[in-house]
Amino acid sequence: MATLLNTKVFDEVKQIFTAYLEKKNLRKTPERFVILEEIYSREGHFDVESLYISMKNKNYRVSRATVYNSLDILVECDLVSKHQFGQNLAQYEKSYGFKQHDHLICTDCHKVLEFCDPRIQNIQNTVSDILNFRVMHHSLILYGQCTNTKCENRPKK
Amino acid sequence: MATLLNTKVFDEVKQIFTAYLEKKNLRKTPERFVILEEIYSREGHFDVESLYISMKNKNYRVSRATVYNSLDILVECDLVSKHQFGQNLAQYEKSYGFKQHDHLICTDCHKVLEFCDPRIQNIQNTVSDILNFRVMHHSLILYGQCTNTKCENRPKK
DNA sequence: CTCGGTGCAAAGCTTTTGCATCCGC
DNA sequence: GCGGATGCAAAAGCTTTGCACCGAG
Repeated sequence: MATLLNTKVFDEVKQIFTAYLEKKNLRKTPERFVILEEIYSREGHFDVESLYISMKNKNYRVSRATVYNSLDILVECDLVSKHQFGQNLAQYEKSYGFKQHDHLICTDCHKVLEFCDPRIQNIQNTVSDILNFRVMHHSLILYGQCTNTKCENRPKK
Repeated sequence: MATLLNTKVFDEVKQIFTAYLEKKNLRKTPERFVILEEIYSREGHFDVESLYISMKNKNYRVSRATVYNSLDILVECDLVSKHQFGQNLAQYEKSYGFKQHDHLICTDCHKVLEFCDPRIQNIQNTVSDILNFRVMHHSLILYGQCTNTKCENRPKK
């Protein structure tokens, strides 16, 4: 069931990517599709290095440069989203077929949670109107502390 | 008038900083106060390098390491806020006595505008309640395109 | 007098770039 | 075959670290 859904999602994603590459006159190289596949088989956030390493472990012959290049394109066509969660390490995430969401980061244990709130859309609309902007997307990150038992390492430092 | 206000703000800021340093048993070094002063005499966003350079130009003897160190402390005690606007270059901004605001970035000309919307507070409250989090602060960035004449360099790349 | 803080330079890490080679079109 | 894309390694850019010295408490 989950596998079926994922396959369906992935087929759609491949089509979208193919169409985008054609529209932009970019080449449909095998590397680009392998990277797309690897990303959509992952759960949650990841950084460039871990993506690169896991492809190396599967004996794909890719370079970091190509991973960066492909990620840029995938972000451009909205199949992947890029986040800057504080530290200087970009985090990525597949974004097609998954509910849009924002992030909540625990400043103690650095865990990242997700949440959805439709009211952000209202804010975007208001700002678009008042400031004469065409808002395409947003990044909302809430920083705080877990108040439940999940967060063990509270007073670490 | 503006000068008076700034002096008043700066006096308060110095007191807060002093109290924080004492509370945390950190030393009240001249470097830390000079850096605080330089930050509060600036308008808008800045990065570490430009802060460092302008202090060098004033013939202060500071090192980048000290600038980074002091900024960390100032962020901790909420006198300065740190932003990661996409690129891997942290941007800072004084934050005491100025209205809290969020940012709007033009993806074409990379201009950064500011806006306020009280509804973000509601979202923070809801998330705090539902997810059992104590939200301390947030970062909301809207990405889009100017639709007015201000943005000249639209189809640059 | 102690030991936290500083300046300086080197090291670390992520990302970008240069170049020869490869291969999609 | 042309020119974009790749792999590799070197370079670049921001930030952190190591160490000897300085100076706040």
